[in-house]
Amino acid sequence: MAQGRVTLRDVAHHVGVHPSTVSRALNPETRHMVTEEIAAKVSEAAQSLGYRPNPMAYSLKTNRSLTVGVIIPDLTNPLFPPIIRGIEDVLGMHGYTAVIANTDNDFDREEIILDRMWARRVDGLILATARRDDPLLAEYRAEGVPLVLVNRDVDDHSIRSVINDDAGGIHLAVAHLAGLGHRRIADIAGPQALSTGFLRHQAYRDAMGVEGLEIDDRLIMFCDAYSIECGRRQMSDLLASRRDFTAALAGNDLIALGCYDALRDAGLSCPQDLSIVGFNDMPFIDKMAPPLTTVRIRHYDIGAEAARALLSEIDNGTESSVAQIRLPCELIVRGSTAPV
Amino acid sequence: MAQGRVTLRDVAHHVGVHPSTVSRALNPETRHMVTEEIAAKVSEAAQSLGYRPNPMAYSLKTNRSLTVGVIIPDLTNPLFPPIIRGIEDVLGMHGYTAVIANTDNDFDREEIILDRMWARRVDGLILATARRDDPLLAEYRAEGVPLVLVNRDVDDHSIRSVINDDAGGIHLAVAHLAGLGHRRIADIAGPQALSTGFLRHQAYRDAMGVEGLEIDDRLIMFCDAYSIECGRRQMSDLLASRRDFTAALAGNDLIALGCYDALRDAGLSCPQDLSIVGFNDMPFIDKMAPPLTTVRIRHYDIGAEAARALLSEIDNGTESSVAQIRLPCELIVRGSTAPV
DNA sequence: TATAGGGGTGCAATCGATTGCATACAAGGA
DNA sequence: TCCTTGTATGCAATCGATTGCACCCCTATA
Repeated sequence: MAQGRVTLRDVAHHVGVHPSTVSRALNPETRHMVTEEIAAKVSEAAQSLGYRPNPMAYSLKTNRSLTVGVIIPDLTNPLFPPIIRGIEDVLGMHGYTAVIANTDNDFDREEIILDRMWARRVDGLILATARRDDPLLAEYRAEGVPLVLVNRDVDDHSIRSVINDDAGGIHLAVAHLAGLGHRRIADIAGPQALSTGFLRHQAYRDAMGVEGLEIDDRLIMFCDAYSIECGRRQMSDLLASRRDFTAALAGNDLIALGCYDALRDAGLSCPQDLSIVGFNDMPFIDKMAPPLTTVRIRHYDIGAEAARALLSEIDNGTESSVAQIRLPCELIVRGSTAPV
Repeated sequence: MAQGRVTLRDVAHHVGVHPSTVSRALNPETRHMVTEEIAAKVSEAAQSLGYRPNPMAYSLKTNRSLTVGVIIPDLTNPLFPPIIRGIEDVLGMHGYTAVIANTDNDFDREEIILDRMWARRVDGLILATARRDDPLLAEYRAEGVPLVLVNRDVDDHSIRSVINDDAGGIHLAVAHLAGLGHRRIADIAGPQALSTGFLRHQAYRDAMGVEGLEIDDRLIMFCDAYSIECGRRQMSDLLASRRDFTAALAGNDLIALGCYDALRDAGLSCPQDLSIVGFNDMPFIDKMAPPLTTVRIRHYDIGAEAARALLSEIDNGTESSVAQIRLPCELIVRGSTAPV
């Protein structure tokens, strides 16, 4: 491990050349400037002395921290760890490190965190917290900060993003329910200020039309957070209204779990009394009672793609083609849906 | 946000003093060296210009990166996110940042990661991956690297650690089962190379004695990883052996989930045919079928305590009293245990 | 009034790397 | 043989902060 703080100068002394020569020999980009023989000697000495470049010195000089900020709502939401692993793996392969921060869905906190990240001189940011209209991000974007959104998008697509095919996923879900004979399908939608909540809800309306099913606005409930509590409350309210419906689409898996709770509270059971479909296929959701039918997203891949997109923005500048990468979803049928 | 790269010199120019004076005025430790009047002017100028100290320059000069490495087996294991939040919150309050890495329980990978972390000049390390006997850590320890273990410990207690009262938790669990009338209790133990696996298993033996129950070695199975698959395999083997038992202690919640699977495979059900107790009370485990009776640990607190311990080691040097902090556990009774 | 003491600032070196420019040396052409 | 061309290396400035030391000036004391 050699904690010994060996510097370029030490290596240079050891080989008998100037530090700058060592620097050049060790950098693949400039290695050709140096005699093959010396380069070899330098490499060997660096190796044997256990030389490790000082990242601070490097960063100070080059103005690149090789660090990326990753901002998410909450790490304890099982949706995010796989995304983060995707991000970290790709970043790591390119010598970058991720620094993670949680906003707990608090805008003020988010502003502070963004500020702190930028003060830390991160080379770019990956955000999973974007709202559909996010002036704060627009500001950063305007400053030319490399920025990539993951899982969510902004309405004007002004920022590069890697998202799921939310609409496609919802169409699969509605088609599945329709195929089981459900005609009155409720939507316990997610927050409409977030692209995921909005797009999925719109897709619900579309898909109902496609399947030739009637949309009853009284079967549409909006959660103001992606949480079990919100799902439970909205579903409870809906049940209390005694509307007639046999299936429900939940804004995501947590909301679906809230629906489970509400059903249990009401003495009903899933899928006998109500079929429920979630979204995300978060880890362990297949172990719940009943195992949730849900739309699987590629957690790891959207993270990995986001990291790749960010790296390309860091390398090629923020001017490069603003693009949205959309990954396909897949319907995973489990025990929470049944024929009507 | 002011991305403008304002430096100390800029502030100095603006106020009309020397950069070193600005440095002193802005540092609370040295602020008294400066006239109150100038200090005020400097603060104001720094504020209005949007000055943000360059952390690389600071680190390069002071040799402190204000960065801490956190090494865990796998972020997607729900046990860790709450621990990490505890770590990050405490570190953040003290101006430190956590850098997280996953080993996937691969020793070689762990060695590489440790090496890379150290090359990154982290000021200290928090590890959740320690084995009972870990020569690698001993090396780091010997080099004087500030090091704190979280959740796990090493046998010789040579490294500061923050762990749960594993033994206490197991005693609660066994007493609970005994209270329900169970006399033949199996132990699907975790890896014995880890302190958690070892201590819990030893505690199982102790507790059985305390409760006056006979220990049947044929009811003891060892998993070589804390995973659903291992739990499933060991429980399947145990069931296949047709031994007589009415309850099982699982090494942790994941192993317990594996036991669920094995039971289902065998056409048996929990808790009717077998009571199961887990360990950790990981997030969402209360939503499983059946909700798992388990030992709750203070995820967030052990993380927070570990961070505090590390900070104190960083500040006061690694020589300070080597201590083990042990946090109490609590038994959470749910639906996976029933009277015999 | 001279001098010691001390508080407030400025100066300059330093942390460890990168990099434009200068230089030295070798080879090749006239 | 001399000059050009080019290549390999050294020199020194630089990134932005911190900090020991020197200095100056003001006040208190003899």
